[in-house]
Amino acid sequence: MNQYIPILQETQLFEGCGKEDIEAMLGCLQARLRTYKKGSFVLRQGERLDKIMVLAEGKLHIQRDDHWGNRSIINIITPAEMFGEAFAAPDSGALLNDVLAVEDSVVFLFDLNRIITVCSSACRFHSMVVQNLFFAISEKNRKLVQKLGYMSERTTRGKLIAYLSDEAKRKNSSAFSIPFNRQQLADYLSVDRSAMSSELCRMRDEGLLRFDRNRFELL
Amino acid sequence: MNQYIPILQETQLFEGCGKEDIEAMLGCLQARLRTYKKGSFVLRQGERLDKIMVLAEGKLHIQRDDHWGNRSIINIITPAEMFGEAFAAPDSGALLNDVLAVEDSVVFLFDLNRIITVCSSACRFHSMVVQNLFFAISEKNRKLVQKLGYMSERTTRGKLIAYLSDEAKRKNSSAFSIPFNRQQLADYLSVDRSAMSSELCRMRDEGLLRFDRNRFELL
DNA sequence: ATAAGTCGGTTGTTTTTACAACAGAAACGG
DNA sequence: CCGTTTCTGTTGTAAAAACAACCGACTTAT
Repeated sequence: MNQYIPILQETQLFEGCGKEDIEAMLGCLQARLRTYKKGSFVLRQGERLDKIMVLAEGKLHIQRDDHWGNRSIINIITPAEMFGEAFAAPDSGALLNDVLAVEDSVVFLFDLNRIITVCSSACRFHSMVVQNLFFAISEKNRKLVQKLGYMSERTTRGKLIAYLSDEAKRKNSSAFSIPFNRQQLADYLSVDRSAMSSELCRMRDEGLLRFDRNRFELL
Repeated sequence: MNQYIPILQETQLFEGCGKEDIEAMLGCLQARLRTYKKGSFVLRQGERLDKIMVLAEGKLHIQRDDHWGNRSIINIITPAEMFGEAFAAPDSGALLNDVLAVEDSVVFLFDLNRIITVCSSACRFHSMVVQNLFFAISEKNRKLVQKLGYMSERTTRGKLIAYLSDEAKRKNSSAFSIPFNRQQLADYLSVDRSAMSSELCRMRDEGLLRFDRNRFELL
């Protein structure tokens, strides 16, 4: 287990903790390690979960099958990423997606109750882990709310305006760069790239904004 | 402040706590009470926050203005609802939305650090509040992820299939009721009601599903 | 230097959606 | 029971988006 401590140091959950502290906490948090062969399921739709999971090695797909069997990939998990944290709470209900190992993989399991029930002062960093967990899920929450705000606009233009307005607010300037190229932005907003590209140019022609590559200016 | 303890009992944050326990914790959590006149802002876009807020009385609108001044209402807060929790973490950045009191309102403010830094065993229920906070934000997270899953489908049919498939999974049956009427479902999925209605009927005619009012069966 | 690949913009066609307007069925209140 | 309101489905039209295909500018590797 100790061989993966450097990986754990890179996770949000153990941010700010030293190697020795993590090593000490592993026992206190009742960490478990599981290995999965390529092609096997880490979690199945319908299961219940009370663990927070961290990928130590390998690669996972979070994927969903609809009622008629059509599959789509929701997310790709790479080492040091945490998953399952939103479903570990007691009344979370059953999982709605599968988690599949697409490479031979190794996963850490942390018991949620062990984490949020702070133990005696034996491990100094335990309360930091609680905070890290809260911050991580809170950050995820913010990102989800923002994206949902953009996606709930009906038109491509509406989505672009919502997204670009937020970026301008975040950067506190009407001129700013975005971390996406066109295809990535289109994927993020769930629209067609070429349609989005046309819409951007139409907005430019109407004098709403200027842009060059990934640099934008709202007018 | 004590007059609002019954309201706090109804909140997710203090679920499972008795009146006396809440009263005891108010001091330990450094709770503050603020009043806002109708029409005044509780929070402004661009501000930073380190408090978790609970509406004790009145009504709030969470609203956004885009770069060109178009306003839209994101959410309506009613008494006993918590808000701001996702932005209270240290590196959350500035708020992107305004929170406006649309009635004379009273708001509880709880210092986040006071909550997640568990104090001495003086208040027995403090750790329960930490857990409640985690469960609340984790539940919100699940709901957001699910909705985002539906909304990221490009077509109305795709959104319906994603939503209805999840409901069937949750109810563990291909026949189930949904908690929405047509207009509410359309609003939830961010599509036009009549277009959605037509699409549902088309899917029915293709033999994908059956429905009657808010009762559905996937085939 | 050239060939291959990436990126962003453009165009035309087809599909899908929004919108508006209406009609029948069900629910409700007096 | 009747009139009113709410809910749902239907239709036609206009608007918007998806899709596919292509182009030129630029980058990168050999």
